[in-house]
Amino acid sequence: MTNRSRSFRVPDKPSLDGIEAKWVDVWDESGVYHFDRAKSRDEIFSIDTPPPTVSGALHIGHAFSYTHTDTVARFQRMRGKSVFYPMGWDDNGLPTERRVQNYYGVRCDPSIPYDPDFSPPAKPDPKRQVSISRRNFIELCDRLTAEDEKVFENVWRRLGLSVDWRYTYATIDDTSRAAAQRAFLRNLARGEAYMSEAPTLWDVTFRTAVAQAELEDRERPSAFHKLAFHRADGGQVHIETTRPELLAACVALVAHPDDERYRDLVGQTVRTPLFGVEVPVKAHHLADPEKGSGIAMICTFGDTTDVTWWRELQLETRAIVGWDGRVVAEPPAAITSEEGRLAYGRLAGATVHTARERVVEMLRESGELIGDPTPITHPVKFYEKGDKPLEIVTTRQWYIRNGGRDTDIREALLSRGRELAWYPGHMRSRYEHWVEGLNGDWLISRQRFFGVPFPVWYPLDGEGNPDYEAPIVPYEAALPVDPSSEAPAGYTEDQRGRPGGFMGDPDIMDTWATSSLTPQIAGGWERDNDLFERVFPMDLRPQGQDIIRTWLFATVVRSHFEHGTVPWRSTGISGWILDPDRKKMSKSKGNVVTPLDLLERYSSDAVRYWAASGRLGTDTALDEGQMKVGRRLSIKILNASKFVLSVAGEDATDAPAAVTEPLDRAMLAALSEVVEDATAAFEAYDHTRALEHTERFFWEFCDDYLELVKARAYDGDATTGAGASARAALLIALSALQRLFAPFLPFVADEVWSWWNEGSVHAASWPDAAEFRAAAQDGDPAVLATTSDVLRAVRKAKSERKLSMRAEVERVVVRGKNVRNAQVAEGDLVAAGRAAELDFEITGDSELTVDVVLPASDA
RNA sequence: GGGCGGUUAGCUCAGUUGGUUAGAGCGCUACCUUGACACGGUAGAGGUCACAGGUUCGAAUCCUGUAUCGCCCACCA
Repeated sequence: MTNRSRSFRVPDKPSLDGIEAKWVDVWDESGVYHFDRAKSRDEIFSIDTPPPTVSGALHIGHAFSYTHTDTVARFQRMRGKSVFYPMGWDDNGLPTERRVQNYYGVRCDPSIPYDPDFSPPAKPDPKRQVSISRRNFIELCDRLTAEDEKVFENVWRRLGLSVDWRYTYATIDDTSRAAAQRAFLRNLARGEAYMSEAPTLWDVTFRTAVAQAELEDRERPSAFHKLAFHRADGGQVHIETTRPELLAACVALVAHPDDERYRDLVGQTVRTPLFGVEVPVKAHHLADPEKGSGIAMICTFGDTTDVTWWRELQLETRAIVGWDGRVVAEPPAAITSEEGRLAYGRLAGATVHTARERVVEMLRESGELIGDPTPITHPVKFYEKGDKPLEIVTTRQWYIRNGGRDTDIREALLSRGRELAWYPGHMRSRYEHWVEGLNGDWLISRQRFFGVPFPVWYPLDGEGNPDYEAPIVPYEAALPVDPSSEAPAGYTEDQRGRPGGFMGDPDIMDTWATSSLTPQIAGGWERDNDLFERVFPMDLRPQGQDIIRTWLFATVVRSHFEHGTVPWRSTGISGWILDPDRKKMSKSKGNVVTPLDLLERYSSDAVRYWAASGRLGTDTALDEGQMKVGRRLSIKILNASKFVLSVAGEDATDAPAAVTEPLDRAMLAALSEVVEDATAAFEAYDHTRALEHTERFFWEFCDDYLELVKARAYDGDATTGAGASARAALLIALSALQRLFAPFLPFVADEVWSWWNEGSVHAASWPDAAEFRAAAQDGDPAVLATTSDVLRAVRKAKSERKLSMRAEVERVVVRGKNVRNAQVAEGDLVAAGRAAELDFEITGDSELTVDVVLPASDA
């Protein structure tokens, strides 16, 4: 209650117009959101901000979840914490590559040399993309993402995020690349990262491997084809398949060991149709007697079950689908017959789709297709960003262990998940189910261009073949490195690709391999260890529920290996934004509303109000009605503040008057309860509850308390007495309310705060319930509640008679038990209700009843 | 097939460990230009808390089952 200026600047007509531009600049200049790194760990609240993908426009969903985090940041700051609230940009990976291709009309061809004078076509032609070198391509990626980041930052500022903009990073910048490479090299040195040649889920459009976490199922039409295999005894055995085009890749048939029908056949061989290849018949428990004919063909590789069978039954490899999704030219060696090789020749070079048609045609001709194919619909695995079904191709890839193959690592990671505090709590089960369901390690290499390269070279032997078993790695001090343009220590660039020389690893890391290190990147790991020790492990990881299996899990994995700890204490999971029809918003449906438009129409605080009314983990509909409510609330705060300051402002001295009146004390007692509740709610990451309770109190404060004390506050003695009590209470409450709203409505809160205080409300201290309890003395909230009830009854009577609220009342009679016992503020009620007379009748009834006698109407 | 979450007024949602007549806002209706606020205010109508059982003096709240919606996972021949 000190340092108040008496020269108030309360505008005549307060307004929200231009409020964002004004305060964004003020905050930027004052540095009110600056992180104070001199503070010790326990005085710091650190946030592992999600770096949004910089591949176009921000989505209203971003505004939603980032607002949640911002309310927490502001609360913690007001509680006295130094808040580490950085911002990152996720700019590597496929979304950026795709955007650059379309935006500039180019495509990357790594075989083309760098052209330092290249400039992109003036008018991009999507059908004729210009081929450019990898380095030129990456330059364009850098250029475009830099522009996008500026746009993003402006929206964030306008939304009022209290980020410290001195702490930003991009997942492709030198710092991030160095961190990603360093972490990888340490994983490699400890045996947590390894290279393996294995069947890999492969996207034929992007021509890259994809990880289990990036898969999704889509329903696709298909058909069962019944094929005749030939038994040694001249008989046939029929199998059903949805992938007849893989017949040439068939390496075995498989039936369940208990299946009587095929028991004799197991251990024998059969010949494939068309190609005449002899394949064994095997037994395996995964073969389902209920499916198809109960016996299946195993191909290398039609689906992940094939991979399991191939591995567990130790079958041959007979791959026919190449990296481009087409049937490879050379037939498998096992196809020896002339007819078989001829049939294969008709498939070589064809897409999977065409190959299927041709195989079916040939099977029809040969009579080995039994009946017509039966159409079905079944789920097929897709890369979540891809358009064609995944194939399984054997390739050499880098992996990081994640418990998918080691039970001890799995247990350790499950235990890390239990160390974390989850908000809401049930989100933990998503983490646990994902970890428990892993069926392989984390594939981190991608055959793409814009990303963090693997910091690894391979020596070439005398014939120019790489020795993958003896990778050459750089010193950490040299990071980041680009092995495709830099030579390893001890070699010169002219030895690249030569026998006895070296080759760089051509791949880049999956984007999650970098973003799984955001706490380390933002926190200055191995770059600014003083900072890192002050912020890590971080307090909060806010994020979406859809990326628990990717971002959250991967971050836990990296932190577990590198630091032996969880990366944060808590994680807050935001829900989806649904459009008003309760469907998930998506760009493809064209129902995305841009945040800027809404910020302009309703004000930033109004949009934040809508966002803050959505709880963590709960899907929330985009509701412009809520934004209207937020706008109305903001305007109400302007006007109520104006009123309080104009009526009570002159009493705002260093020595405020004592609050003596029961009604005033009652209001302050109720306020202390609200403060207590809002504080507890914020501490439990329940920002919605904090807002609801503050808001409810504020409306009652305006509707009832302000009306009741208005007359008393206007009149009364200047420095003592009932009037001074009202004015002191009004100022105390106003100060508290402005601070309670500050995390939610930062613009309007600082606006009204600035009318009568020095400094920003966002640097002010969070209200302390004890302070208000002390001011309230023995105040009983029931006095305010009861008096308000009577006032409401008076209003109701006037409203029913269709009278103005100014209408005079002849007499009000309040009946009930103990009604006189200081439960009703008599004088205030008479003034606010314009009652000539107020009487009490004590009855045995615990229920309160009110009679309002109005003048007889003229009519 | 397994799991997680939801189902409360026309709409969007609260309802804190079970405790009187279930709350708010929007929308709707009526009224009021009252000296903070017409970018207002006051009041009103509107709900068998998805359904069926059960526990209990008492259930929107706890238990069982069903329906339904959303999401996730699964070895999808």
